[in-house]
Amino acid sequence: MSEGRPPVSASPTLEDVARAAGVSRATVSRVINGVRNVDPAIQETVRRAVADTGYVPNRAARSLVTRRTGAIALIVSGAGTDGGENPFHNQVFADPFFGRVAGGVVGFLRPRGVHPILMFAETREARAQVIAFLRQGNADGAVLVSTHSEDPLPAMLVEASLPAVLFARPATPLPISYVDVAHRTGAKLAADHLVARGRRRVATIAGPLDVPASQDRLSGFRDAMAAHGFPYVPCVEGGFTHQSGEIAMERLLADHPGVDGVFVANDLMAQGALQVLRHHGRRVPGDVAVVGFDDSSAATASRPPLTTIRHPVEDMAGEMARMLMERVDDPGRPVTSVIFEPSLVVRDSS
Amino acid sequence: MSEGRPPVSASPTLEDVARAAGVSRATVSRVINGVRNVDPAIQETVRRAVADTGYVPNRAARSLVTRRTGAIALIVSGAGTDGGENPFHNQVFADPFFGRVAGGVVGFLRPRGVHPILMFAETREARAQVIAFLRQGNADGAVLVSTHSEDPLPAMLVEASLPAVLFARPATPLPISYVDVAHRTGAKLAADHLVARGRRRVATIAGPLDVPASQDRLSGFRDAMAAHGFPYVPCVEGGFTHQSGEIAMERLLADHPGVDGVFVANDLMAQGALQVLRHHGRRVPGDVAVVGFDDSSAATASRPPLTTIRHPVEDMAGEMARMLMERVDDPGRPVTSVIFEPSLVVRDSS
DNA sequence: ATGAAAGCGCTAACAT
DNA sequence: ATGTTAGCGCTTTCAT
Repeated sequence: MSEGRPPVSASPTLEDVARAAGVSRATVSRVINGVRNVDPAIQETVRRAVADTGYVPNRAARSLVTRRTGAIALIVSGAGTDGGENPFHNQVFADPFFGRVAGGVVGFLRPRGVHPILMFAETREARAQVIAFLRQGNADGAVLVSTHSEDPLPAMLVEASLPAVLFARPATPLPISYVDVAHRTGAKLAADHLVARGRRRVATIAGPLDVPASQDRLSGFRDAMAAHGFPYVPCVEGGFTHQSGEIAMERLLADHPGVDGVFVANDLMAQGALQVLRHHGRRVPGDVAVVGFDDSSAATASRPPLTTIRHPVEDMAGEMARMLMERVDDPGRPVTSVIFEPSLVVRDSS
Repeated sequence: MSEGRPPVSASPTLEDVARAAGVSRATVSRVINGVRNVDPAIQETVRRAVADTGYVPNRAARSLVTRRTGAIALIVSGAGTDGGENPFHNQVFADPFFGRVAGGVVGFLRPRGVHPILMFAETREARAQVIAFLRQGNADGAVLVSTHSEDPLPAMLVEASLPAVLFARPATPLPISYVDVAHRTGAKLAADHLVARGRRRVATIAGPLDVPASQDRLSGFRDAMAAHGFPYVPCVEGGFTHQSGEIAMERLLADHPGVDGVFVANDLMAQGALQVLRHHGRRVPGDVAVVGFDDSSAATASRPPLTTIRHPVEDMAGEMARMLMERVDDPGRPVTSVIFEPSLVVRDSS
């Protein structure tokens, strides 16, 4: 029995691998980091030693010298309910949408060994913490998805010149990168579809008009309808919630009883609209055709299942992560935005 | 202009603070870490120096010596769709439930300066990565929420003796801590409520019977009904999805047309059941009373809004985080579990 | 192409 | 009660 053997539990260090391979720490470091100028034979030896010892780099040590953490912040910047012991008891993060974004982000990052740190920025204090966290270099950058339009965090990120990418164009123009979907194109798909289905008295339920996405969906829809010869499209503003969809549909029905087609700015509101229509004895799609937006889980849960405009959320989130890493690697890069094309998913509601 | 001034951008180190306060690094470290044996006057001086310099500890450096990271893994161990470039395009994380768990976890951790790293463990490879990540000490422990009953990750965590706490009791007994809700009590609340509402032909739609939660809800419901003098309760097994709820309700209606009350093991299925009932012309709650479970967003989105059993998900998640940190601080602690009491939320479906 | 050695910022003996 | 010092594991000049 050799007695010098270190305990198995302690994970091996570079030093251990170097000894096993009969080379120096520096050489091992080079092959691990893929730096050229290493003899292929030695590379092979080192690789075997790494495998034998089960070596894995210590992130803290590496981070200390490289000033890179291999982590990014995944920030959900929600509408804030200040105060209270536990500020998360609101449903801020209870939207399935965030899960899809998270999935897309992880899908890109994980193969690259980068990990997302989940953060919520719903209060002034929380935002300050997030900024401090990033400034300290505890994460290399941030991807951000906001739930409301007056979110001050994007501006704070720019101000602190921290690498960041947004999901969706900010309400106020800002020198910051983002991914988004072509809302106007999506709205046009809905308009074309409704017209193709023979609808002539078409209305729309818009999202909150202070958010750019809602504005674009509305104006895109109106423009497309106008191009089809319907210059006037009645509109009721909703709040993206199920209930606001119900209320809006009631209003629409009261003001325009003859309506035979509705474009609703998101699926949740469309689901509400569907219920109101049924309640009023209107058959869908027989009497009224309905088209939603997002292709969320609400679209398939609705009765009838909802024809809707599909957001490639996961792809967009993956691209957002890619753009961030690009920026982290080269902070000098110009700000860019990538716009994704939506598609029409036809189900039974139209 | 003094020329020796360091660039403002470089964040100050312990050394800088020590110099500013006229003490040694060690002393500064002591006051920052709240170690006693420091003269109050000096403490004050140091604190001021910290404030003046804007010092914040470097996590990597600290982590390197303490072997603690100040981060934990928040693992979603989902049903796996192996293969494919992007394994997250399934709806694994698109359940609002996970958002609530995340909120509860962050609510506890954030005030303590601990950050959750979001990880998915949906494939064999991903699970191996998660284990490796933890073994390397890149996180101090893990909280885990599984989406299916045969998840091998809990056993792997135990095997590697990594600090971990589960959300929900594992299907196979395992020496691991967890939080859970008293499913049987919740089911009893539903039974008592239905009986109090005068229902005499009560049935139930269960969840998948290989998961402990479903079993407990079913047996708890049956026992409670038996105590009320209803020894036989028809049951159809569902899969916790909206659609499986529809199918189950169809079956129930076909086999037991006289049913006047249904306890459904989760809200999503209950929502589906509601639609089927309406489709068959049964009034809810007039003809059939329905009680769900979870108090998820589906409960309020349903028409009529669902009477349901409320899970204190955020509190449970917070407790899960607390238990983990306790274990991280003292790995010797015995395994424990904490069971939360559910409550009945009466809405319009019963 | 490889090795020696310095040092990233911090904590924790150990010494005083 | 405070200071001195030795690393934690890694990358990266700088020699060779």
